[in-house]
Amino acid sequence: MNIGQAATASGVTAKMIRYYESIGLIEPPIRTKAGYRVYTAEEIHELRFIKRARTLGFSIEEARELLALWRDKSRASADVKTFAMKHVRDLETKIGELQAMSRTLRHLAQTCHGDDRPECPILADLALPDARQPPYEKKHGKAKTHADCTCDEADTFSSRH
Amino acid sequence: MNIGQAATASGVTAKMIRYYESIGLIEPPIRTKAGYRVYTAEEIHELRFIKRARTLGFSIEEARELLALWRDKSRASADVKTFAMKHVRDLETKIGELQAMSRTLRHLAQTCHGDDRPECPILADLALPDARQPPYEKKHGKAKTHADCTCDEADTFSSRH
DNA sequence: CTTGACCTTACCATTATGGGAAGCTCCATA
DNA sequence: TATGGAGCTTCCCATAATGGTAAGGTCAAG
Repeated sequence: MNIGQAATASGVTAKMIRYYESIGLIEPPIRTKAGYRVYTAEEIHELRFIKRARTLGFSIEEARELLALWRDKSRASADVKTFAMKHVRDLETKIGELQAMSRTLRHLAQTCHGDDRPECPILADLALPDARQPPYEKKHGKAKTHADCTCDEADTFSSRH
Repeated sequence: MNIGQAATASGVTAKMIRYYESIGLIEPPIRTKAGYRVYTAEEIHELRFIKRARTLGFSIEEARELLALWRDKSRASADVKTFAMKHVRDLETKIGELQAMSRTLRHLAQTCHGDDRPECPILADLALPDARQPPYEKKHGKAKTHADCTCDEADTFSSRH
């Protein structure tokens, strides 16, 4: 199988197959005298494995570890499970973050008239002097006092539902 | 305010402030004779606006558009709302994708014994010959017949957990 | 004056992927 | 057989947003 066929058979583009080879995620396949890469069924299988891992949100490095576990016929399923659950937690953390963003924006949008007047709580929130934003730690109090922002009011619309 | 102070005051790193300037997201501030950037309260405010937009998941380009709307005192709040809701939809699409991944993995992990035996439905699934994966369309059926994958067994561990 | 914190620019790295150019190969068909 | 086009090769560039580092200038305090 040429790289093009391998690509359609695995769902990984030819570009990516070459890339995976270049970073050592897969072994360099044999070549024809002309230099064409030739893939075995085994290798296609491996590519499909990688594709599936990527589809499930594993990074390439994580896919590398999964491949290693897959190849190691004596791995303990516990190791795989632990690895998978770690990833699930990562995914859920990310989901939580996105949901927080979505929720906040939805709230703001809800209070926005959405007509042709310029007043807009969404922009107003974005322009808020601060509050609810990650606490920016001041390092060693060097900051000239003239620096304090004269902003005051703050969380006019603050997102805590 | 020097860039360092601007950074702590806005929550945007000095590195990023310079970057935003380089891509024209913010205007170049005035400089001291020594070449140090000096920021006004106005500019800090703008940086905070950007920071907040980024925190809500807007891309830099989106932040640019939001800034434009913010500066345009005659914008219609409807425009802002539309923009925000579009972003909410994007966020929710992403959330849905992540949830699908998480769900799938959770299921697999559930059926995995997680002991020291090697049998693992998670790896078995990753190694599945295909199914439920995005249908890879074959382009113009050029594929040499010798190309058909002789893969058969494939799922040595398939889900018969 | 020295020292240390801070500033400047410039360059490199990251993650995963796509795009394109220049040039060779393979094969079917005219 | 010659040709054309699809497909292969390598190499380089770009993306998004950020971090890191190096080499060197500056500012303020001791």
